[in-house]
Amino acid sequence: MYIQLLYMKDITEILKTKTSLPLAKKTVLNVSFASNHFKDGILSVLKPYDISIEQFNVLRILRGKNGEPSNLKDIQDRMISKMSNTTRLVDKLILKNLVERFTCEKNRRKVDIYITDGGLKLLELVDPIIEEKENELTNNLSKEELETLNLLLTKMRG
Amino acid sequence: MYIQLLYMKDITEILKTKTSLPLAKKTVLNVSFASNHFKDGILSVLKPYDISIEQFNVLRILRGKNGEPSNLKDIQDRMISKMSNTTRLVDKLILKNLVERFTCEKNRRKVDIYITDGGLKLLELVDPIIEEKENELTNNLSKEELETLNLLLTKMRG
DNA sequence: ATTGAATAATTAACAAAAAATTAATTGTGA
DNA sequence: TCACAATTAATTTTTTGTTAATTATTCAAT
Repeated sequence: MYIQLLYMKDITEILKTKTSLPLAKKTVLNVSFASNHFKDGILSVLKPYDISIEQFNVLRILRGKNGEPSNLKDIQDRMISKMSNTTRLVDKLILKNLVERFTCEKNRRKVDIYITDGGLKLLELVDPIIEEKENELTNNLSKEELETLNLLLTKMRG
Repeated sequence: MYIQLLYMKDITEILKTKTSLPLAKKTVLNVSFASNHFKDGILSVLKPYDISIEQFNVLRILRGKNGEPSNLKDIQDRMISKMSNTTRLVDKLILKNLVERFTCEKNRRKVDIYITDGGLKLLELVDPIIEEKENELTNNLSKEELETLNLLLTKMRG
């Protein structure tokens, strides 16, 4: 594959390092840099709606259940964040009336968490704007290049 | 380029999503995932030395000045993190006697920050172990694949 | 039934990141 | 040159994230 780089800053220019970096180190830096860039972009979209990335993720997980309740363990399993934090995240979402929480009757250790109509409405509003931003953030690469990038990242984690 | 994927989990498997994701969204997720993975790895190396990734970065930037002082703006410019945080990072490093801080006489809004001998020694100790970990984290890809990955990430940020 | 282990969630204490504020300096026009 | 707005630098405050310890419930074995 041939990748045309017209005039793009190498990571070493951004970091203002004199010497060239080992390939592994360079990769770690480039990946972190890209990840931060993405995060900033997504955050800028969510900001006007007063919702954090993690809160947004919880809402999407709950919507995915189509009316079925979710418990904290469920939510936590498909997030990077920690259990304790998920409790607080849900607390915040309850304050905003985006979700509701009840103790589960079948197993009283658990809690049932539902997304409210307000939560669903917010998602409908934000989803397309997020998608637009994601496209914007990746639009310097062609479809083929993006596919290669995804393959490489997948292979890298082994 | 042909990339051989034997039995690797796609990001959709990890996230347990039923539907396949748009390419842009998938890319954002894969990059974030890789970045977190790297971060965890590096952190595990630094942990025994009671130093955070950001603190480690500040020390390396200061070493790069070869005895010249740095001010917070300098440091912040080549870090991903925010200014406010850099103040506190330096506070922590001062407590550990790894750096020193004085107000700059030329421009009294600024501060001069120096790395101490203790700071330099710590870096010498940790550097090779970090490099080893970086190699380990990327060793599922060949040299050519890593080069392609870096090119794609560079091109992506435009 | 009673105890011990396992599970689910919460709370509290500590660390990091983001936002807002304060303080110092510089540049500009009367 | 003096007043003052704009800019820059740094710090403080607020919010969010992490880790560890705690509470409550269930399950399983004796």
